[in-house]
Amino acid sequence: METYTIKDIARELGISTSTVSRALRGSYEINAETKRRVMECAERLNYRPNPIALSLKGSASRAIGVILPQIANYFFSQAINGIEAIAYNRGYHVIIFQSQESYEREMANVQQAMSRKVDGLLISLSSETADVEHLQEVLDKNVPLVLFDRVSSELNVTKVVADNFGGAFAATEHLLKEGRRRIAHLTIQPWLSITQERLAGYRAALEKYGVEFDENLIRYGTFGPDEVGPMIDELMRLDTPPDAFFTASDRLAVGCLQALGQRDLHIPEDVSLIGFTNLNVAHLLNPALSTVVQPAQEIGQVAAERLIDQIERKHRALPIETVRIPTELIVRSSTRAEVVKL
Amino acid sequence: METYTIKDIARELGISTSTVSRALRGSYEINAETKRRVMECAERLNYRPNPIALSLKGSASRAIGVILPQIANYFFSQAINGIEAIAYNRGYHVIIFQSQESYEREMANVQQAMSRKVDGLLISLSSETADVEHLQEVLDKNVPLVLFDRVSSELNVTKVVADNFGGAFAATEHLLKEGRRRIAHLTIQPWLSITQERLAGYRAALEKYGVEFDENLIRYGTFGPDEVGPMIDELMRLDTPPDAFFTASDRLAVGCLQALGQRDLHIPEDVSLIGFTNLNVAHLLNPALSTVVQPAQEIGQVAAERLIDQIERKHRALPIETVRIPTELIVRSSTRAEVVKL
DNA sequence: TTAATTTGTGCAAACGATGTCGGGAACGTG
DNA sequence: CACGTTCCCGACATCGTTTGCACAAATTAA
Repeated sequence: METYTIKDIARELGISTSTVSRALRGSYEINAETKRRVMECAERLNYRPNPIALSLKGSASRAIGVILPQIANYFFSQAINGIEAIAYNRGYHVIIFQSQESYEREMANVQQAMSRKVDGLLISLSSETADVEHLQEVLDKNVPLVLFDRVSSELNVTKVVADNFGGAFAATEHLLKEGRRRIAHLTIQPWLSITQERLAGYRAALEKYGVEFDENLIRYGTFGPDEVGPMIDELMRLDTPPDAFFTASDRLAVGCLQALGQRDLHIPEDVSLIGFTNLNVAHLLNPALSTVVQPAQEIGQVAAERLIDQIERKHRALPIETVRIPTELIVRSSTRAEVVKL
Repeated sequence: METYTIKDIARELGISTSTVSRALRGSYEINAETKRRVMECAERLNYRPNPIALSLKGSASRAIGVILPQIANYFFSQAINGIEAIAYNRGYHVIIFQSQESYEREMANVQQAMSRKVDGLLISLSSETADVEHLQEVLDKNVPLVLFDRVSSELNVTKVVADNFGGAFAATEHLLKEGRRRIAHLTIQPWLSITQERLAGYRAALEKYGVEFDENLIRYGTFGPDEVGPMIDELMRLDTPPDAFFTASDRLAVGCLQALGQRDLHIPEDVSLIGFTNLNVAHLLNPALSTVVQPAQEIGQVAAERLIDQIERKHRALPIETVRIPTELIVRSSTRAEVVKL
């Protein structure tokens, strides 16, 4: 299976490459018979246009770039799944870049993606990213851009996110209804949009139930495997220690589960635990983990759809909006204290 | 931050593009002073060579293609992590393609990767792939190729795999030592190399302990979420039903855990369960899941290293070999029957 | 002094495709 | 008959870079 070019077809048919090119893309100024012969020949040789040459010419590369912090993360890998499905259906290829939560690498990724002439860019910001000038430059070059999950309010672009506020509100409200009053919130870097939204949902729920907000119960960080335990110890030493934990990521929820177990704190008797994730085995953990489900795949799908819409209807500016995908509260035994056993 | 070309540098310095090109790549036939000026100018303009143009010329694209069945799979996403880390260090970019377990898509992916002029290809076969002619063509075009995890014996290339035989042997031996004699083996498509190797390890262990191999205890398939239950029912209806389950994938192990629970079969009292995976929360499941750990990240790293070695020392043929990464048996409560309680 | 070599540089082709011209043939119109 | 149209199609430049070859100037050898 050799790889043939437009020249081969031209030579075979004794016509010029321009004619072949035009025939292939069905230009009206080519004789129907010639067109037929070119098509037939292309078919026979299994001709495929060279995407590299196309990109060089500056036309569409039919590839979209995806830049995200980490592939090895359930949320992101699911999101990619959604992105890829849509892209494939609409004839695009996906080039994936990992920023590894590094601002430097994110910038390098953007550069790379641009020089590889992607038709559009889908980005979830690294946790180090505070400045978004590198993305503004993308916009200035008129390359469509859609942010998902980790977005920045400084960029006037389409964004696709989970309903972080609603999800956090529901989780907190659920804990409050179960009688918890000292709800610790373990979350990630404070400057990320998702962090702020979730915190806002948490506070709104507290307010609704007349529970005072206590700064001491909020912990930010990139908790490594060995950092969760000490942080819990610290919290439990408070004058009035927490009776529930609401975590903002799957990694954190699992870390808590483990750390609490090691400290002989029983869930949900001693403390409740609820995550914010869509970990696929949450229901099989011990105890089964209550959680707020983020529809990762759907977020990816919607983001990809919006991006491709923008790419294809480039002339007419599409409305810029923030799409908020609903989250769902799933209650399992980690927050279901039958009775307050004292 | 405009994007400058070699022409801009040439114009700026009043020299020809060829000179700039040669100066940039440090050709010996360029005056040192000219070189210096070119370098300085390139630095100042933040010049970056256009990878598209380079690829078109047929020279190195400094990109490697990775084709695998599914990104949203813990094993593969970890492997990508390893691949990306190595590639990044050695100055390569990674373009990821998903075959979605489809032979058609795998072929399309190979085509795409080739036409995007990747410098090398890293592949884990789709479960539908029986014929490997499309990969033979890659080799014929002299593009370096390394297979990992799901490999084919029909291809004479470097392969990187987990020690499937050893892992399966260890898992089976462990169950036998625990007194189990009717060990069901739930596995994936029979024609995959990993399936065969694991089955061989299983059989070898049985043989060592003088336990007869029973075809009825082996089940192959792409078990969807609703298929595991019925299959277990079927097994439990055998004259002598299984007293242990050894599954060949993480998805299967989790499926079993759930299905067994629903059927009120207790683990490990009624039946033992051991997986073959490196699911990161295996120890937090209920019960904690015994498992054979596959070092996914390491497999990815080694595969990427081998590939890049081949790309860079292309002239001298490197030895073709199969690298087998050791697996590790981890015993947890899902196989630890304190006593045979009757 | 003349010829040969070395050194540094530019010209032009090439990679694969597209798009802008412009031209030849066939036809219609005045 | 001369001219304007229309219909098809080919020559050529272009995208950014590399590379073989030519060529001038400077240096060395004879």
